[in-house]
Amino acid sequence: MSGSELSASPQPDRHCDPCYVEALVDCPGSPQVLTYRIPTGHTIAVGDILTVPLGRQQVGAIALRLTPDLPRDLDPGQVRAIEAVASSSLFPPGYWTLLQTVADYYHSSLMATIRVVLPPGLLRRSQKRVKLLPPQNLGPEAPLSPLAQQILQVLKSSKTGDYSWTHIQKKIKGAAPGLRELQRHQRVAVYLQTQSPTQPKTRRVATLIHEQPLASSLTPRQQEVLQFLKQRGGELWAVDLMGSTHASPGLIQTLARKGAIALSDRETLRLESSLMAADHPQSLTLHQRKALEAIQSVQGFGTVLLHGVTGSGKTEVYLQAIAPILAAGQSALLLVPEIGLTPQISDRVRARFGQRVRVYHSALSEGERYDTWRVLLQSDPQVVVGTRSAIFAPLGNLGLIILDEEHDGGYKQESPAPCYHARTVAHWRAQLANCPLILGSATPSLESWHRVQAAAPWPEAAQPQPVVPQPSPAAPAGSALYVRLPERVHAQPLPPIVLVDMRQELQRGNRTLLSQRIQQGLAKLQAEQQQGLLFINRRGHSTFVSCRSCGYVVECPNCSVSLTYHHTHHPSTPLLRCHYCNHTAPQPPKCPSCGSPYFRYFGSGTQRVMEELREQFPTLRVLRFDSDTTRRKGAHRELLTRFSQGEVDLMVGTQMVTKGLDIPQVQFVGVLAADSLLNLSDFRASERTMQTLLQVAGRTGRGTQPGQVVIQTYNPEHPVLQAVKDYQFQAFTQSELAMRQALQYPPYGQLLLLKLSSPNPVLVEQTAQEMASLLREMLGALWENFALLGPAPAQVLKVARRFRWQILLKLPENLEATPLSTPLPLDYLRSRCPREVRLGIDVDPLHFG
DNA sequence: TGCCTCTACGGA
DNA sequence: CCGTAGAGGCAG
Repeated sequence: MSGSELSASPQPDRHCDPCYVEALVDCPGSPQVLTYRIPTGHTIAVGDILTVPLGRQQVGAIALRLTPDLPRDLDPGQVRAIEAVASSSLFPPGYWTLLQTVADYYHSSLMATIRVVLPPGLLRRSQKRVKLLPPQNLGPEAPLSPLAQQILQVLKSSKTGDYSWTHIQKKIKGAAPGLRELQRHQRVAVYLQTQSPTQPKTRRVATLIHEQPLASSLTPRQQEVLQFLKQRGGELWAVDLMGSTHASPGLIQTLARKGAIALSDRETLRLESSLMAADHPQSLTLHQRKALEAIQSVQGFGTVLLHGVTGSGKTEVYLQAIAPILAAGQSALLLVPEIGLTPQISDRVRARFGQRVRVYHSALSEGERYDTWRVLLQSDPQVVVGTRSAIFAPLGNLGLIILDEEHDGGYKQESPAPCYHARTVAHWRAQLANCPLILGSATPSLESWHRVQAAAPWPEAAQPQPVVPQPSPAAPAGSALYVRLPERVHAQPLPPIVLVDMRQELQRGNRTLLSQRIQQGLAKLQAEQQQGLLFINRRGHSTFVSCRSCGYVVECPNCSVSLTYHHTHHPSTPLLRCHYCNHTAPQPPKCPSCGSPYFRYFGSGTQRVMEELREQFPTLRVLRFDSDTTRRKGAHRELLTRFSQGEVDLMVGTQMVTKGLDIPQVQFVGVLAADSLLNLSDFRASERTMQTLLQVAGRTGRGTQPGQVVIQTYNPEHPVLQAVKDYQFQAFTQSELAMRQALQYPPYGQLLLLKLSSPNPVLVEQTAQEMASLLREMLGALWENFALLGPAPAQVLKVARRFRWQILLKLPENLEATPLSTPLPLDYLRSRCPREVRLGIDVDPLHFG
């Protein structure tokens, strides 16, 4: 299927209205496009979300093409009528081309792509449900089998006596005959429930019509309510009117009946919003001005890599780049890698652009996402701030795309398929919209670095020179520019970085988690009323718990990893938690293997650090900032506000604290274990360590004082740490690129990861071997020097009771973001895959676990 | 994916 | 003989 088949404009009418619709059906089975009859009187447009019958269920579908006649080979008797139109006109023109490109490149189906992109809850399928019937008094009740009684028990346990059939089947194995029996005895009813898709939300409005309706007189109380309505401008939400006047719903109804007011339903939008004090464009530094000029020199599609050190004022450049786009009647997209960063940035964008700013990310509720989606479809210029999924925001008139922190792994979707990278999609989207794409970062990814290097090569053997184009002439379409912001906004120096050798610390007899250097730093914080950050790469308390006498380690029953020790609200009941499947179990009081009550706690996480801090610095006000403490909706914002308002001295956190925090009072940053970043068996470990450490270092020294960074390590000689210490980003990048080139790793070659998983450990391995040999044969004919690595068990073999194997393909050319994707015989491979084995593919994978 | 049908097997 | 479990096929 090609993108052109999905043209968004309806087919030209012949003499009759189209009677049939070809619809993309939401079922993972094979024939995805099926033909349905349109009942007379219904109007359907291409792109509408439909509910259609499939087998004996109702499923979601999308109208692809309207046609007046059936294909020859289809018997009209076979064709069923669509059930309902769930939602219409949800896609801007030209959007399908983008979706098709994503589906093709990531070897995913169009339907899977739509499912990832669309606000959830629109493609509902029907559900088989079982409902308890009231007992009938027709003589003695027939005796029931134990199985049937078991089902009754389950049904009776719910207030409504109503459960989905899948739920019952999960609770009771082999429940089917029991259900049949209950149906025979008329004890239960089985029915199909079509869940209504997400709908616009409406509220009742009361509108004043006649103050003194002629036909009937009003009671004093009724007049009172009418007067209130009049004072408030003659129109109020019915709820508010009742609330303010203490009027009953009946009174309101009477007023409506007498013709004094009209009641109507009006749509309300569930949109996240906040009121911000307006701010104004700041004056730019020389470098910022040059960057802005470079961006504005791009005519049509072109990329700009904005390489600005932390605190160099990239955001201000973004905002000033967006302003003229809005003024020209176009919309802009501003992406950040993590949900935690959206409140900060959206506040700032709102302060500048007011109500034209929309927030879009997956943590919004279904209703909020649905409403935001529909607002974005309107053509007035808007700014969308969001995480990776916002790259699919249905803006019709896009004038600019910005990816902040473009190097960040948060832009890559890990599951479900398609495993897209928002940066890659952004390239296509900018091309289709013919607009500039800005990639901003203090530590650009090697991919983006390489791209601009290839486009504008540096003189050989020279340090890379910033390529700042003159404001005129305009940069040619499709160009890739590199712009640097080498200085912080007020020309503050970057904070000095100190490496602390933890081996020496041990020799000196310091066995705590905190080196002397960090302890001094914290003491100074307290003395001088400043703020600090501590970064540790792991949440929880300890990495694993081991028995002191026999060495037994508590492992997750579902995954092949040890459980992590967590404290709970009740100090007496600590928990063990699996960081892969979230399985939790209480910490056993005695070793399950030898009965010894003594355990040793290895490794350390945020909780453990908190504990040590409480012991060593009892008066220091500390806040934990990790995915455990920020799970609640709005918790991010709340914790950050507390920190920035100075209610807390020190924030202890995971990766989350490394990104985007812009708080001038932060004077101290400590990294507890740099080694946990370095020692990952992944060819990108060095790159990521560099990025993380420079990012976290950049959180300090943003005010008037330079700040201080202390990094603890057992390996201070490591070249990455040495490069970090001296801010040698470019030198590091050049040597890292050379290494990648030698090994044909990205950005020089392309990687594809085939992931197989199954509850059956033998079958996955077998299948993996089979796939590998098939692939060797088939790809050998296509490429001279492709490499097939594996099959190998995944780093963590078992996750959530599934055993995982993988095959890594290394292709010699780098085709990243090239819409012509790798010819992989994926359909064939899938057809050779047993049902029990799941086959997934990750194009341009970032993680290999 | 979910659901229905077919078939092979084991117990009464 | 029946009833059950497991595998395979199919949906307009």
